[in-house]
Amino acid sequence: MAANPSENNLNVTDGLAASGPGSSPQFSPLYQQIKGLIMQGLEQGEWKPGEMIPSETDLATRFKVSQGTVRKAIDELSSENLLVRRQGKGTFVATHDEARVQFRFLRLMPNEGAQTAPESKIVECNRMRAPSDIARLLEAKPGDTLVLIRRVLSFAGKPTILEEIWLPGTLFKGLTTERLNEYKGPMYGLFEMEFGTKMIRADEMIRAVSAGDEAAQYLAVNSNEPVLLIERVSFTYGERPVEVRRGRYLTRDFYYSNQLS
Amino acid sequence: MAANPSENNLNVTDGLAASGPGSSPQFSPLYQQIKGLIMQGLEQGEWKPGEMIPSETDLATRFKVSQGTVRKAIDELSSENLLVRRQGKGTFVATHDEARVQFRFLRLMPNEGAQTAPESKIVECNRMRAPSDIARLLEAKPGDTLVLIRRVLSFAGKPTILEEIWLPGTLFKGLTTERLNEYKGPMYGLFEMEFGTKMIRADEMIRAVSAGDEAAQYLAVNSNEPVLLIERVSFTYGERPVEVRRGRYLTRDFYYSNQLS
DNA sequence: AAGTGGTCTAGACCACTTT
DNA sequence: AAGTGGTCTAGACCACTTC
Repeated sequence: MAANPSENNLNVTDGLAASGPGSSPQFSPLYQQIKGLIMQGLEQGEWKPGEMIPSETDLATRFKVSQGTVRKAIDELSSENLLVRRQGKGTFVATHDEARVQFRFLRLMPNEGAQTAPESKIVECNRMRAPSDIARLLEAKPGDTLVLIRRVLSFAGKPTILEEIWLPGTLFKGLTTERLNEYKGPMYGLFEMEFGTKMIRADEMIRAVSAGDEAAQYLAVNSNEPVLLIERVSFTYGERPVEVRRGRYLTRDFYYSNQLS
Repeated sequence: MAANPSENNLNVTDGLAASGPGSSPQFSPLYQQIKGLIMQGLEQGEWKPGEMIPSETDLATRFKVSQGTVRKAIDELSSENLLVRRQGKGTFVATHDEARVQFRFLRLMPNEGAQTAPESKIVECNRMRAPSDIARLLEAKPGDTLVLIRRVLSFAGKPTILEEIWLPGTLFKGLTTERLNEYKGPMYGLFEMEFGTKMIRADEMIRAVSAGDEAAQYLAVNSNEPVLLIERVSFTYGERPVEVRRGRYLTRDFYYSNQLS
């Protein structure tokens, strides 16, 4: 009844709570606002990757809306892969340390058989000034400090991908070759565990090009071998870009798998 | 009250209607069954692409469930792009003759500027016996009759894609070069309008290869030019494959765009 | 037994479109 | 004004997990 008990940092404003369904033109639907508040909690680290968020009924009383409204908010976040529901257990913050997720962000499949986890060999990990093209993609200033990682991914011992990864230097202080080599599992898992940066979406531009001299060396092919050139920009909450990747993929024994629907 | 008035062909069975929520272990949730019944109506052509399906309240009374249950069924079909909701108007069967849809199935973007509609030039349209690899993908017998279409797609006058398309001969009787040339818009629009075959999903395998002599000629490049090789299998209702496409894409001025989430 | 998400209902009201 | 989908509520019961 009283305004804003403020026993938590996710209180609904009076204007929001008091407004009935669709009362004022400038207000979005209640469940969208609830969704925004939950997303804010995720972004601010109130609930960390892998942790359980409060139950639907808890959130409903906290936000002073019905359980059905919270449910619809969680439904959308869940369909956007930010949350994962588990019947009987609770709702959890999505994490990159699950086989299901890795499959979504590494879509190279062998011509025959099932996908296996690649080995990653770090070739380089250095700090440098941002080249202007990368800076633009990361919405950074040219000259800002970036981390540049270069690595080779091998499947069953066969080097298949050479990729360069640029990260904002401010977010990834203390990232070294050793840290990268110690961590087993996908790099995005390391990013969210150790650096609190959660990748939630990415755009890719895919082209066919010749390998070129350098990739040819690392991948042990001729420099005119056709390879997939995949440029990826990854985003965290709020559509903020946090990573640029440029990879060259051999596709004699593998293919990039995509589903259209 | 009485059983099965059968004034329509989408009646709920007694077993289904009589069973309360989650009554029997072998029964799936009510809304899933409703979804199945609606899908059946779509598949059997009760409502054709572009047409409006009955309102939620109509369907609710027809199936003897609450409006909310119908709503949840339609929600899922809508998120699978089989139906399109339009507030105030109704719910419509999705069609391939919409810009939004075409974008989903032709993901080539220019390096600069916005996507434009390509011109399609049919190079060949013939009936032939199914090669064994294509037959396998189409779940047909090797030796069955297929339609083979070969065409070049050009953007702003520049030939960019050479593709081969195989279709089951039985479904596409009377498909000729003239018909293909007459029809403006995406080929999938023609398929659903004239041949009653609605494509709803596709799997793609993407590789980088050399153009080869033939593609080099049609696309006016050297035969060792790297191109994207995109092999696509398209499916209609019930996961039945209805098309195999194999395209070679030039990617000097374009890229294949993909979103990971 | 208690707590969680999952399903289903019935009714109210809103926003948009067409008549 | 009438019809459509969109939102919100309150309550019931089910299925799954844990204690």
